[in-house]
Amino acid sequence: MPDNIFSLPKTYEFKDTESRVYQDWESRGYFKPSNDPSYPDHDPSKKPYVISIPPPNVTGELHLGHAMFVSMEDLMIRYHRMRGIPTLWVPGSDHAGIATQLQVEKHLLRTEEVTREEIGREKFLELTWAWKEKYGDIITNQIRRLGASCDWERQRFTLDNGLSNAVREAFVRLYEKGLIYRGPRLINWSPGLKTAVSDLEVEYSEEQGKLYFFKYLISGSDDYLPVATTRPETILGDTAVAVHPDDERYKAFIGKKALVPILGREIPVIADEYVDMSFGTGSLKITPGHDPNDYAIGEKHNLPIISILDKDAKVTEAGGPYAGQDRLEARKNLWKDMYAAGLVIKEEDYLHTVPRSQRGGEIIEPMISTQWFVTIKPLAEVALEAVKDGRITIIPDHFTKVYYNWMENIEDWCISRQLWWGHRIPIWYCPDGHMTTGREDPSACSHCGNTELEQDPDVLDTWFSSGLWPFSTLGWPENTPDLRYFYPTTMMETGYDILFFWVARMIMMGLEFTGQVPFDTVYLHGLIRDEIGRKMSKTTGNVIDPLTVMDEMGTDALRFTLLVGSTPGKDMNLSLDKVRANRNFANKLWNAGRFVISALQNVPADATNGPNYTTADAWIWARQKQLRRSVENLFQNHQYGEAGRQIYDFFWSEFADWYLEIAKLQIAEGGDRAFYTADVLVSVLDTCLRLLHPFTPFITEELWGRLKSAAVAVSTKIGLQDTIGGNWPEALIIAPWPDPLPEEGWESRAVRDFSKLQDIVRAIRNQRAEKNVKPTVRIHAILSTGNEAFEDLRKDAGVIANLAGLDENAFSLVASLEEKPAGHISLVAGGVEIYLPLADLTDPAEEKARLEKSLAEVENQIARLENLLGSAFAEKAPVNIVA
RNA sequence: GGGCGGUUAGCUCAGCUGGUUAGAGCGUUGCGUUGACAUCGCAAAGGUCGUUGGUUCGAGUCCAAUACCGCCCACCA
Repeated sequence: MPDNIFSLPKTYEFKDTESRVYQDWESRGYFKPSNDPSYPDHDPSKKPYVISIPPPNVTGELHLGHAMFVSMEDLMIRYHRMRGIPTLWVPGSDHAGIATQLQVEKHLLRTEEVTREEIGREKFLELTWAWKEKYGDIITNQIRRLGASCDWERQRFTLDNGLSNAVREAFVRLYEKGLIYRGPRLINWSPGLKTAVSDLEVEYSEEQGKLYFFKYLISGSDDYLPVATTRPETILGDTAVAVHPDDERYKAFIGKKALVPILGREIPVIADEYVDMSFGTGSLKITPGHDPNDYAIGEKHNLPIISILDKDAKVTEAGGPYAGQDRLEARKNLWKDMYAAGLVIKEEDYLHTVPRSQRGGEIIEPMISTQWFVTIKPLAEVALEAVKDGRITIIPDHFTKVYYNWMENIEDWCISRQLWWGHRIPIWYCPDGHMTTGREDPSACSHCGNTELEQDPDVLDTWFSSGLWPFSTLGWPENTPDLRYFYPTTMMETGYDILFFWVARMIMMGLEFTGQVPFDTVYLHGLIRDEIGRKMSKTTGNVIDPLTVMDEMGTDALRFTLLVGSTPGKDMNLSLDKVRANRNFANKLWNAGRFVISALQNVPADATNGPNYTTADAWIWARQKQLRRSVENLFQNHQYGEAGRQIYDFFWSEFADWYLEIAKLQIAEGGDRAFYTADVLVSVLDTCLRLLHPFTPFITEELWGRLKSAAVAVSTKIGLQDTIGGNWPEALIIAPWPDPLPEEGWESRAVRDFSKLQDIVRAIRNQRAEKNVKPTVRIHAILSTGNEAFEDLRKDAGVIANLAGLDENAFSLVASLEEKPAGHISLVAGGVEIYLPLADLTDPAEEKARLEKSLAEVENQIARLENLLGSAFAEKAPVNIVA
């Protein structure tokens, strides 16, 4: 058969379709905002819907986390676009300091066997930019494949000129305001990466270690304080031993001097309530240089700080004989020497938490280092308020508490990183140690005028620039038309795992620099795990590659799975079975569409008489209306998954399973019946495609285009009911959204009538199956309807007969029956008595059981009704429920 | 230590402001391919909704307690 307008290919070729459809959308400019502020006809009063993409790592490769947020945000964008709202989705990528630098370093080492130190900063940055140019498009092209309808002409990169300018402005403003300071503090040092990292970049893992007990000798006596530690090497940096002031055992030692093992340094025994008398030995060694708690105690007691580890985590000169040894090596050697010196008491197995780098996995070393910090409390207070007073809504709600908790206990943010790839800190030092900053690079020291300036070698934390993302991408600090119109943005959709890293910082920085919240809603999705709930990781080997999934089953199937399988804030386990099921759904869509389109060639272009609808027509129309109301309600509440599920169910188990089957009969009747049936078919299919478009954009666009062509070829009067606006739009992506229609009185009646019909058909099918009547065999039946329902059911007798496999010639429908026909089994369904001539095939015992079961059901129902009448139910329950 | 989430069919999970008989996918059983679809259809089996108590005419849904699993934050040597 030729591939004409009424004949679709048997299978949906998603690969060809996806790239063709995407290119078409993009080239026609559908991704651009409909009310662009740079155009003369711009209407500033139309409120836009704006999302800034969570910028992926520029050298990254697509994983399911990307697939998740792209699907979700694209759904939101497409929905609003179809509602006629000017939408903007700003794409871009992040330079991702550490991640990218590591990747390039690894590459250099592998290919040219050089380190970054060997080639120098300038050359290294040059190579990294080249790397970015080469690989930077990979991720954005992969995001395109997912169907992302973002405005690519507004694509940004955190290191591009505009955004670098924004970073400079932000830094200078904070500095001038006194909210940025530099100083030696105890920070988290990553010896492998050789940079400081923020508190958030440290993860704690519970590990089996040892607790080492040893003697702290008291100077000038034979007494000692027993002390326990998990890290003996830090003994080298001890500057005090602390006991609880009320501890009777050790009171006498307070104020005396203790001797650091091996080194023999004298350090004071101090009293501090921080010490827990009941834990360990009850006395605590204090290493302010390498432990956050000890640092705090050290500050309080004015203790000196000794750094015993350098940037490679090797022991410094302060470690005497152990200088130059690695931290673990020193631990072993020191302990051995202490053992020899008789200072060891014992070792015990001990489960403790070890700080590890989120990136490299190596042990993080707390140490004293001079770094840049943001005084965060003033920013946090404002950001806290914005959520508390409802200017920002977090979905799901329970993350609001998590946000509060973090904001209320926030610590200053270490923003300097000892890396090269990133925004270099805009501070210059003169030989006298003065610091100069500025929006332009200074030529002389602002304090002494010295022109010998040297810029701080460090760069800013990647999240410093991402924190500006919602407004820097729109042109800030310039007051651009985009910034004026699109800012504040509407929706921040991202994973809950970066609530603190990113979302919280955008809120703080947005409020600080623009005086406005950067977005009004935060929607947090969950993480994607494998099908048994494990985190996906390369080492476990359970990673599902979205690209492979798309290749095998299509983008729509993957999107639908991610969107419908997820609930806000909850992790989802992804299994390929689910994707497969949704690929089957796409197939179902295609075939149903194929049927509707091919059916169109057999219908007249117009009706000769006014509208005349069947029970099935009224039913599917009513259900379609109900669906639209429900979907709208769910969308308003951000329950996209449930909305998708309902559309899926409606399409498959109502439209395809029932209406399509009946439509075949109605079209075969020809004439007006065929015309009106086609009208309903096309209208309902059209509605479904529109509702599904945000979920599965490709197949719906493709099918809709074909449906439109076929419908238009037949008649201008088919398929243009209600909202749809009177004529076919140019493309589905910009077609009007099926708005909810007000409920009308006839709807519930139509649904009830049809479900009666379904009950009857199901009951007969059930008996046929039980009695093993071949599907092709048409059987006789008598339906006794009662007077009331008789006329209604008579209209649908043909439908019942066809769907239930009854012989139309030997099938009788009567209002009442004098006596029960012999040799028939009887059923009751949909308020109708049904007699089927299947008694011969019936085992009496089975039949008895069946009847008893149905009797029990009837009794149950009577009991319920009686209960209803007698109880307070009728009095207290609302009328619509009672009815 | 503080906080949060989960516990529903064999498996993986939905179930919104409490409302008739608790759903889906996969799996299982039986039957079935002359034009929408075997990536399918028809029929079916399968659940004391973790446990206990409470509120209510009515609880998977709300409240309290409890058990188990998971996550986040803090980080007592």
